[in-house]
Amino acid sequence: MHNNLGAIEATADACYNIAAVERDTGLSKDTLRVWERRYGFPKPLRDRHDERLYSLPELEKLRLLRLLIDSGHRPGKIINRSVSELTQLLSSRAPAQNTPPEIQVMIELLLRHDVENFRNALQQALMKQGLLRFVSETVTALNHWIGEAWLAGRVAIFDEHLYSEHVQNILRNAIIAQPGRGSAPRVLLTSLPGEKHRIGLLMVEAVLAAEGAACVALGTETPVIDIKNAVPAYEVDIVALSFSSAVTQSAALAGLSELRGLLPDGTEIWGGGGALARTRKAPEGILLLRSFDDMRYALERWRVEHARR
Amino acid sequence: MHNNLGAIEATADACYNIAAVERDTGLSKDTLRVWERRYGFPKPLRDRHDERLYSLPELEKLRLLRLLIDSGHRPGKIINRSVSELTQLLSSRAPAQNTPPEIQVMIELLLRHDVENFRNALQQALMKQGLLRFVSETVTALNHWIGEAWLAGRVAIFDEHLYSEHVQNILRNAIIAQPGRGSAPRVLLTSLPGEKHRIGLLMVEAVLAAEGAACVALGTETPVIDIKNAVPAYEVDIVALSFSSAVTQSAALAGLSELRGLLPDGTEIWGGGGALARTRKAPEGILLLRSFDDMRYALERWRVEHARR
DNA sequence: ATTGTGCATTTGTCATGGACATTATTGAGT
DNA sequence: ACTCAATAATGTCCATGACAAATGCACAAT
Repeated sequence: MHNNLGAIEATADACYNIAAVERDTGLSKDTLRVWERRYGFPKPLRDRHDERLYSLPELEKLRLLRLLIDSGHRPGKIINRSVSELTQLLSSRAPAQNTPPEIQVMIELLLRHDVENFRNALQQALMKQGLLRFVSETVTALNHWIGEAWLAGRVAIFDEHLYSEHVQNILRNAIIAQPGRGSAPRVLLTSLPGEKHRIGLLMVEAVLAAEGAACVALGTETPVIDIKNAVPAYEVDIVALSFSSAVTQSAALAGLSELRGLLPDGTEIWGGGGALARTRKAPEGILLLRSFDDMRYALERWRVEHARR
Repeated sequence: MHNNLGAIEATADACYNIAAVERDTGLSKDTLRVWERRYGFPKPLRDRHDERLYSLPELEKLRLLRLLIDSGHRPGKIINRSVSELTQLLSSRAPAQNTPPEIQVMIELLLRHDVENFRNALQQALMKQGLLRFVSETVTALNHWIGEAWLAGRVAIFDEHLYSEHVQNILRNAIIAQPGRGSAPRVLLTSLPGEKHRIGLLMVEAVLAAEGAACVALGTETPVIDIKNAVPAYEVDIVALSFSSAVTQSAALAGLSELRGLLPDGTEIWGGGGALARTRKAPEGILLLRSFDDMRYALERWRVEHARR
């Protein structure tokens, strides 16, 4: 489909079509074409129908560029540098700041691909700290470090995937193990389309479960309309949305406002996560949560307000 | 961003731009534009810069069309029918075949949005049947039913999301609870970009864990190159990929072949899932698994072949 | 009755180049 | 130092044409 299996080519590795490159780099087709037009890179070969065929080195350089752009560089400044220069740029980023030793140990294990002991270390931290502290300290710190290291190219994608899977396992396990069914308020938890990070969501669920709220977790990427429909179906009091730093602040705020317009006034909307960390003023009718403590206060407030009846 | 908050419009609901519609319907921008050109639907309003503004009814009809096309209808035949006709088409699909009573009970609970009891029913089934039978019977049947019902529009997206989350919780919990660390072979588990369904992957992981294999689970959507890099890093013997029916058979086979070309001969590649169910002949060097029993045999075979050393 | 083959039609993806929205950067004015 | 406007950069959208890939159909062969 997107490569010429069996066809003998002058350059055997020029075999990625534009759709494959979009998938593997996260750069849209439009962006790929406009870069070629403006900056002259990438300059893929063409097949007999004039369709682009990217080579493996091009694809790798594009992935490097993507990383650098995500960490703040501008395309025009770096797109025509050599791969070795780009690699150097990546590694010259500021190293991680002071990380507590327990975190350091876990990171070591992850980088050594020592799956079993990494899992054990997580589990032990959870046991030692309890769910609330585990989430608000250990997982938060790990997330932060992994995000940094990913931008700096120190961890591979698959390391990050593995990390995510294991933290999910631990958190989901801990959530199930919470005593009691959870009572008021009922909170619907999800993210909007485009936001794929599940860990933030699970962290919120863990804290809410620990505080005895009833969670309805819908996973990631629920379209706004479906959230609207889910609210009456599950009779929830609060909709909580998570936005990682992968989304822009404006996109997050627009999504929140759109949802606010669709939900009844009695339903609260809470938003939190990296994308909203620097937001000063919340849109009308939205509660911004900048920390897990914020969330616990908000929960407390809700319960006080709805106690008398 | 994608809606005109505050701006007063003749039709207040014409506020979705093409990117928002792409996200919420899964239809590509190219497809949306070409439908408009060829069939005259959708016919969005334009903003002052001639950019498309889709209305809510259009968006809803597009989602309906998407459902029908996924279940086998052709765009040209149905695109100009009315919403009520389309709804009728959906509901006139073949009803679910004979479902065992326990499954029926769970479905009832899910449709009634009775989160707690649904969870309990799953947990009880797991206890009663053990992990292997729970996966190969109950979860398989539920998946099948939910997939059907989703196509037929009998369950909402949020129901499906909730289902997925709960089954994930149960399976991940069960996997962690497996005794022992797992020994040879080491199996890397993931899916290719575009394949977002996690449950199939977790089912495989559960079965492998129950059989005592060591799993390295990377979650969904790992680019092929990253799989290639992960194989030596985690020293895996086998790469197992899952393809749900949401992917086309040809895309699945192309992905498998591409991966085969990148991995050393000593590393086995296993593929399974709905997309490959009807595939007769596996590509060279790929092992197709059509059932969980197939997988257990394959595991057995691998262990026999690698026993002497 | 089922399976295979070739042809016609349908449908989605890709290409081009221009326009402009959005986001960052720069520079001037409190 | 901070805010705000002007400027530059970057990405998204548009129209239209072309064609690859998927599907359906008619007919032959098992």
